[in-house]
Amino acid sequence: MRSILIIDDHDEIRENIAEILDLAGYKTFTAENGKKGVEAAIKQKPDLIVCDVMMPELDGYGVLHLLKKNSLTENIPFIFLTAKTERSDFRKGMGMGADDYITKPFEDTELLDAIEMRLKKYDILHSQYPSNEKGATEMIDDLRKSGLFKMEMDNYESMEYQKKTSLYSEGKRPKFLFYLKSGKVKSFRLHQDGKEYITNLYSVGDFIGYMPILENKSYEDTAEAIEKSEIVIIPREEFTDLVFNDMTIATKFIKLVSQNVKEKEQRLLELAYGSLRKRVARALSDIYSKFNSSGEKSTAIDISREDIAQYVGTATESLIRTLSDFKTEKIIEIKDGKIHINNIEKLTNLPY
Amino acid sequence: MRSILIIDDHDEIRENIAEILDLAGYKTFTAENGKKGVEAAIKQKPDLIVCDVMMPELDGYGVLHLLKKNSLTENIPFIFLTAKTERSDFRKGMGMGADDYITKPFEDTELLDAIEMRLKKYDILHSQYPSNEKGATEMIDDLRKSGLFKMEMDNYESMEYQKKTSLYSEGKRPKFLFYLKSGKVKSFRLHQDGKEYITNLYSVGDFIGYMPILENKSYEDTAEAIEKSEIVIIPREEFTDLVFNDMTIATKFIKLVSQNVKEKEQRLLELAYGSLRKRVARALSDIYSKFNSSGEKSTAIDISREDIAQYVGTATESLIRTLSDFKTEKIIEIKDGKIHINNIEKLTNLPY
DNA sequence: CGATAGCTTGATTTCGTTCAAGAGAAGTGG
DNA sequence: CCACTTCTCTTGAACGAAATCAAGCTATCG
Repeated sequence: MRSILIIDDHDEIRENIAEILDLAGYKTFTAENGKKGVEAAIKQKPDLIVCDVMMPELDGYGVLHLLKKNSLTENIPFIFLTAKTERSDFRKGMGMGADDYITKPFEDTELLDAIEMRLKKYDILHSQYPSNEKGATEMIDDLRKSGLFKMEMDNYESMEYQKKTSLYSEGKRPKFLFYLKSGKVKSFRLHQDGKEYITNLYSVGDFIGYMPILENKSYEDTAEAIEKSEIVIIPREEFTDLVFNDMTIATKFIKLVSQNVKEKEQRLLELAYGSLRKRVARALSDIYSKFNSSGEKSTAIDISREDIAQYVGTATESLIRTLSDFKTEKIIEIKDGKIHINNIEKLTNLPY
Repeated sequence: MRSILIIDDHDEIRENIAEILDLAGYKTFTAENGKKGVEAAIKQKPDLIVCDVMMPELDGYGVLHLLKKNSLTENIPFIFLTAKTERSDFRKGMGMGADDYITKPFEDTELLDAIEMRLKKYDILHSQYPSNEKGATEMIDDLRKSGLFKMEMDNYESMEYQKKTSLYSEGKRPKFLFYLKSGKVKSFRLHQDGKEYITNLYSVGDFIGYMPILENKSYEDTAEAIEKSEIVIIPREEFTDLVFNDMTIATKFIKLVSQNVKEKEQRLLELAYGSLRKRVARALSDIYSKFNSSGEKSTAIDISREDIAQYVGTATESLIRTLSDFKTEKIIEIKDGKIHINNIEKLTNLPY
């Protein structure tokens, strides 16, 4: 059961709101002034706070300010109640991190709708997403399912991409966001002499190509199907409208992209000083976790040696030699050319 | 002279606003309905648009929607005028990308202030910042100077860091944003065997350590002064308050961090397949442009061979050998141990 | 003035690339 | 369906680039 804290100095209004929310199935706490409100928020850690702006002593802004300072309460959705909507008031409140503004007098449904929407959004945005490429994908996916994201996959064209056909290529301007319904896709950068370095691998459920859309720049890499894939094509505006109009989502994206920087820095470190053995080992576990995420029966890695080599950043022959070594060391097995991992721990904790 | 487009169906109000703005020194265009307003916006490309919400036929939302679709007009600051401030109205407007909301009746100064603020912000946020680390820095710096950024350097402690003292280290939680007043700083990641890989170099005027603050994660790298430096320490909240409360700034950061990903991917590509010669050449020009940005007389690169090597991702001896090669090829010169670049083009366009 | 850290060159070794070639596997077309 | 090409995978041998080890040199600092 969700709990809601109501802060208002008018007894009548406070009790009235509490009653409405009780009826709606929420657990309610009340506080009759700002100071007590802050204390209650810290103590009870409610799922949402409704707070009046105009209060003696510590007003609504003060309450919001204090709550945002405290890491325990900074993320609790916060809805302001205000009598007359003065423009500067509301802007101040939103600027300080309030999530919504409700003008008195208000309809019950108006309040309930606002609360429900905020709670829903909070759930989506505060569930932890893993730090890899999947993170963005899962988040967008959740948003989409929730209905907050207007994108409806079914409204868009779904295309079949044959193996080795490209979704987009370097230098082109991004017009679409891609959603991978089935298959596998790689994105890579080209070196002068024609060698490819694979920067990202995508599997079912991944969104592809959101970075250059966010940046509003041309593609600097090329994406290509590595097996027959079904891909949904979404106009870029649908995506940018969402990200650039909602602070919580934008915030989430800042974090996701920052994590991407870290991941790339880590890869740089390993490429600079790590032995080929280690890099191959890491690549195998990376690829494995990317492509066999959910509990699929098969433990096989099903992409070409060349692609693995290009993900590691080495020659195909060198990769194969390392694979042979791993095979004789019983860390992996090869059946029908497909790689099966026997011992993940051994793979990730190679002594040299 | 800045031009402003006023869209309102009430002749009196429209003319009145135009008059005020004319007096304030703006060039004004007017349109008496939404359709004409959109046409005028595309044709005149004003610096800002003031638009009434309630209009027959095409209302304010429609105008905003159309303008956001068009790449010519999508970035023009947009201020809504509205009679009664209905909560849902305003939220809808802000959600669609309006920059401000003004409630009728309003004071002249209120309108003028809002316009001035938006134009100022627009200037800062739409000037192009280079894609490297400097980009973030310059932006924050501009914001700070403008007064939109509350941070005032003078209010904060300024500390002296001796050579080789660290600002922060891996695993710690970020509490501050650092601003480099003088000196040079490097940030690096540690490899198992103790080798360092330098991920970023910072010089005068750079902000350091904003990424983990944005992410709200611990540091995964270590920052250390490479010469005596003066550094201003800014509490993290000052920074997060700014970024997470203003969509335009948040947007800017998404772009900046995305660019960082690209930069790192590029470095990965080179590290994977580029020859040592090329990597050293690029490192030299990178370091040169980072540390000798403004028209300083000296063309010398003044950091240790070891640090350069760690930026390239190679052994110090190997770096030095490559430097010797460049020296005999007359691409660089070495005086008193300091490296001087003779020929930047030759350095960046090495045949092999 | 000695000591220590940073810079440079030489010799040796190691790891990974490249070239070469064969064995399978998988398309392709008559 | 079979002979054909073509692509992928694999192993061998030779080569080469960069790391490592070693040692001398130079500048800097107490």
